[in-house]
Amino acid sequence: MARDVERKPTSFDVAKLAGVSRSAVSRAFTPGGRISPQTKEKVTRAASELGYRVNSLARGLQQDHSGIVGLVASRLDTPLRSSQVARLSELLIREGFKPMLITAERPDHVGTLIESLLGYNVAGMIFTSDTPPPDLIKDCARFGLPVVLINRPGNSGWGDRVVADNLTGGSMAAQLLIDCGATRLGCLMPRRETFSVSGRAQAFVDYATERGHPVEVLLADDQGYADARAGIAKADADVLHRIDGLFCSTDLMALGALDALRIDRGIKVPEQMQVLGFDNIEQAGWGSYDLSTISQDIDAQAATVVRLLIERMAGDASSNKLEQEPLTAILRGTTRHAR
Amino acid sequence: MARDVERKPTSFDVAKLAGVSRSAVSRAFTPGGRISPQTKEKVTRAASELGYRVNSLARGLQQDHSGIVGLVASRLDTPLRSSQVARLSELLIREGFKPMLITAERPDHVGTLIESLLGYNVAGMIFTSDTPPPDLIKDCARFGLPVVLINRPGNSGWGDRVVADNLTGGSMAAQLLIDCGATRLGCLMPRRETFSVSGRAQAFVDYATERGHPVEVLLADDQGYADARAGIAKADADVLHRIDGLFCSTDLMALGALDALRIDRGIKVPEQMQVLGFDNIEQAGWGSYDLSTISQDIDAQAATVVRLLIERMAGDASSNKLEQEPLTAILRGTTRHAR
DNA sequence: TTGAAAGCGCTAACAA
DNA sequence: TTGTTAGCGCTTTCAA
Repeated sequence: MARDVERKPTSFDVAKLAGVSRSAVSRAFTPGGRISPQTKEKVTRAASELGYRVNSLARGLQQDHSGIVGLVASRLDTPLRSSQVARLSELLIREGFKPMLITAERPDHVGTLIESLLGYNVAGMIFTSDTPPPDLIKDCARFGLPVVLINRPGNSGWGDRVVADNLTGGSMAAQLLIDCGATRLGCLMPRRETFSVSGRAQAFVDYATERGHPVEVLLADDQGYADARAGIAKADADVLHRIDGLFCSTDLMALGALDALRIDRGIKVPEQMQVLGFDNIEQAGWGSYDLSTISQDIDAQAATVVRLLIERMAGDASSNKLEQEPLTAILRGTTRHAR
Repeated sequence: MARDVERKPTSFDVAKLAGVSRSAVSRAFTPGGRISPQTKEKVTRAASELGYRVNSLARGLQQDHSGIVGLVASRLDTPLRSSQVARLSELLIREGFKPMLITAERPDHVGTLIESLLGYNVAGMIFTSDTPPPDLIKDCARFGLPVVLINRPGNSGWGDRVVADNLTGGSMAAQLLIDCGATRLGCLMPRRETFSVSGRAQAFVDYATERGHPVEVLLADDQGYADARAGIAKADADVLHRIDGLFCSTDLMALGALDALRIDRGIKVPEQMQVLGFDNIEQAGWGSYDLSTISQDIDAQAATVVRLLIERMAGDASSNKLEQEPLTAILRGTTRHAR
């Protein structure tokens, strides 16, 4: 096969073919550009004949943004994260932006990576998981670059935040288990603290304790299915048998806990122990789990994020915003609620 | 909060502060640039003092590519797809590229979307799910733009392909079920044909039929968990009871089928029916499913994709390549293999 | 509404 | 090794 490479046609080529100036070409491709229908028609025809496309790099160099939005996410292969990124990406694209994806597994490199986004004149940045390094945030602030943080703490000093209402969520979870007749509560959480996960777990513990239900805290090494399963599989038997209502700080952990309880420990759910998760990932609804959970509305979350971004790009200069997304309880088969 | 916006420092600013020329600045930021350690030091110091970063837009305008790689994927919130994208993104970034993510749910828009990538002088494109529109492929070919297709048919005329060895995979699946003692086979596949899914299902049917095991084909409305579950839940009882070994063309479908069999139809797996999936998504290994499956090595796949891309960018002008990725059988609890 | 000209920030070819 | 110069392809004043 021949791999002859043609030069990409430029606005100059189009202008020549259409018999107009390069400015005319530019205007033809600028929404709302002041150009007569006839010239626009000529340009469009010439352009499609040559296979011309506006060079977004050159355009972005000229204007102040390139239409690219940085999307920073770790653990993309996790159910919750992947649906967040999927929704965000769809919405961004629908609004005419192009998401540039930075998946950052090793925190050491992250800084440099994210920094490189600035070189693309991004229109804004979205952080779903990692907290941006302080230096970077400082730079974003310097250049007035819109930043939206999802489920992150608000100590960066710059950037709007969209967070699940973890305080309410944790309390909801506790009240729910109590309403379902659980009296001796447990809470499974990862050893390493994380804004949202620790927040809701703490709220759960506080709320339950206040209501006279002390909480046994169970720790897992990390937030994955396997971590949670191992955590429960190795948990002290006495502690486990003391609990009749277990809140897991994410669905993924709840699923691991469920399998550990049923398979590894022979504990019947919900008969001997009720289990409640958080997030409402797709797998929570699968038949073998049928997990009761507190649902985050990912669609709504994504919509809020993109709206904030657009408002900022439109020049909204008010101080950092905080949007709390509402939560809903989804009662399924791992709790003994009155149906 | 003050939202004063500074101008971004340019190489000019850095040059002035460092007392050198703009080319020196450029060279200082070009790997392998011919520059003395002293000047580089001066430049670096000045740059970090000003918070300078190379403008990739301008750089990309000058050189022939922007370092951006287009990554086209649909159904990103699906386990297999999300891990593919996660690995690809990681590898691309490690190689110094920036993935631009196009998630295309509605095929009508896709063309325009993907086209817009060309405007960013992308260094290459990766298609994980959708087949690129023919016009677009033609343009990629015209400009010599590297394209890699994952699990796509090879009828586009341009682009290297990385595919699971579906033919072998389907045969492996059939042989495996037969080896495990299944005699009356079934195959669950989506109604709508897809390159990989239909390919392996067809291979399964062909192989089994040749060996004297006719196959009952069961159809689901689509490839999701729910589609598969509904498909089995509504399947004809006679047909279902005639089958003792069921191959599902993806793990996601297999999990839906498993839940339907056990929960909706009261059929014991693997006692009454053995079940085998394909892909080895994370959930297949979860305790409640413990699904036997044929594994695609996603890491290896991603590595191959990126390698091909890099070879092409380095000027490899050989004709379209086809890389078959090997498959491994993972025997878990849904088959009655000799342990 | 149109075209000419300047310039976005950078790199690369050339000359010193 | 360094600086000078000429673009990369586009948008955007500014005049006409």
